[in-house]
Amino acid sequence: MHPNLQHILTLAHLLEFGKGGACVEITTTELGNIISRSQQSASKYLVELEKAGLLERTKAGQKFRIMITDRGVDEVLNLHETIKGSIEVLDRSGLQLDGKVVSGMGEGAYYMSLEGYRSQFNEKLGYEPYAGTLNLKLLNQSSVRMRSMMDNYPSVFIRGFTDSSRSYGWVKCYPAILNDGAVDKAAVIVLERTHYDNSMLEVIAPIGIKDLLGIKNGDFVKVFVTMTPKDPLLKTT
Amino acid sequence: MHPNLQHILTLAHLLEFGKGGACVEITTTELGNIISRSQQSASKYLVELEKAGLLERTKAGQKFRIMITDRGVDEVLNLHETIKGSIEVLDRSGLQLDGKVVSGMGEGAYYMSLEGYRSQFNEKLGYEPYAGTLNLKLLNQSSVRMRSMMDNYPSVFIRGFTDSSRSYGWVKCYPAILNDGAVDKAAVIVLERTHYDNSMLEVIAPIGIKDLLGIKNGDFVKVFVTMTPKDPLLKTT
DNA sequence: ATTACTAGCTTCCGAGTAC
DNA sequence: TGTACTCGGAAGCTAGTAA
Repeated sequence: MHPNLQHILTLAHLLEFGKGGACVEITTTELGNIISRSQQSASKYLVELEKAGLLERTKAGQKFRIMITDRGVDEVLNLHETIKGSIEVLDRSGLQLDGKVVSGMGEGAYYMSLEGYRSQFNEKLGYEPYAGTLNLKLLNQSSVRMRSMMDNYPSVFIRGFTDSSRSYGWVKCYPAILNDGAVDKAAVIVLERTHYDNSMLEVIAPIGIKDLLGIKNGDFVKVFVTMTPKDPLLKTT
Repeated sequence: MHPNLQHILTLAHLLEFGKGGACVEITTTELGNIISRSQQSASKYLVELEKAGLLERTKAGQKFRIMITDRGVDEVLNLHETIKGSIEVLDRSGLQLDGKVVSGMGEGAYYMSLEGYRSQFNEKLGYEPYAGTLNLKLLNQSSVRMRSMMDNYPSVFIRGFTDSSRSYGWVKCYPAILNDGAVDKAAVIVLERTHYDNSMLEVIAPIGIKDLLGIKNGDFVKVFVTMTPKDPLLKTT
């Protein structure tokens, strides 16, 4: 009995269901729902996984108490590594996002000019952002996907601060170039307290981007995030 | 025709094979080898994936040129997220490693005492390591797994330096507690230039760990890495 | 050399049902 | 309530082979 992909994915769901604890209590009906199979199939999976030594079961009343073995966890981690490997290849080519210029520069621009942020920008990015951010609406789902992946990328971290009246959240900066280098010292910023969704991008630079590129609302901009998650030097406290 | 897990995994392998580029050139025989199926099955997979809109093919001589669509990449990323979700649950409960004390404290101890490192330890960890590291041999494959996962964890980064005679590599420190808190200010260290394999662990602490715990070679030690990858504050430059 | 169809065997899936 | 067996139909896999 050789476990196949579905078996390993079932194992992964069991791990998740058990919140990583030592053992899981779940009925075959529940499991069937989770993996989108019948109760009967779920039952069969459990029997087969047990035979393969990837989990152990002990009767607990009518139910079973399931313990995933080390080998079981290994199988899940292996599968994860395989898929991760294929995705990291996307990382290495860098994140590229296509967007359309939209208005809405009021808010970001104001925040970026606050002294509590400006000194940190100077120190960590080497420049002060121009008083006005570039707001982009991402154009395709590939870009939105890249945007999501950015969360796991290394960033230049700008701490939040508190003044007499209120507190301000952190800002993560992802150094980037625009339009193949036409602007080479820009950064995508992600605010702790933002109201935008993942299909929007906010970009800063030391100069006025719109003027420099000669663009206006509705024009296309190509953003290329330059830091990759491969460099261990970027992770420190 | 609904693609199943094997289809998505095939897609992942195609991504990897194509090194993330826009298109892949691969024969069905090659693909069959990669996914451990026959040439015929590989061919069928490609036909089905195309029908499902997850890739497109154009004839290039006898071969095909394969382009994975956005939806195709999405499917791979989705699968990745699912599995990631199930193992992040392991993360949240923290990394726990079981090891056995072995000798071999010479090298690490010497390096850790160098001024170029010591000042950074003081600044970033808040203590100077005791002159002697604890070397552990990991006891089970689960621990070795955890050891590998550590690479993706946030760490306290100690820069390398150069003195008159040679240069010294960086050190990554992963704060940890030993034996359920018997030692609560320790750190697993990973050296840029190490000769150990992944089944070994090197631990520092402000005091002599062996004396404090009253342990000797061959005794068991439980290591619990306390930082989790969830905290965005840890990623800065 | 390729891709991909067909035939036949194997495995998977779920309804029914025993316990 | 539970788990898990049988069994018929569906889907998957490969060898042979056409193109």
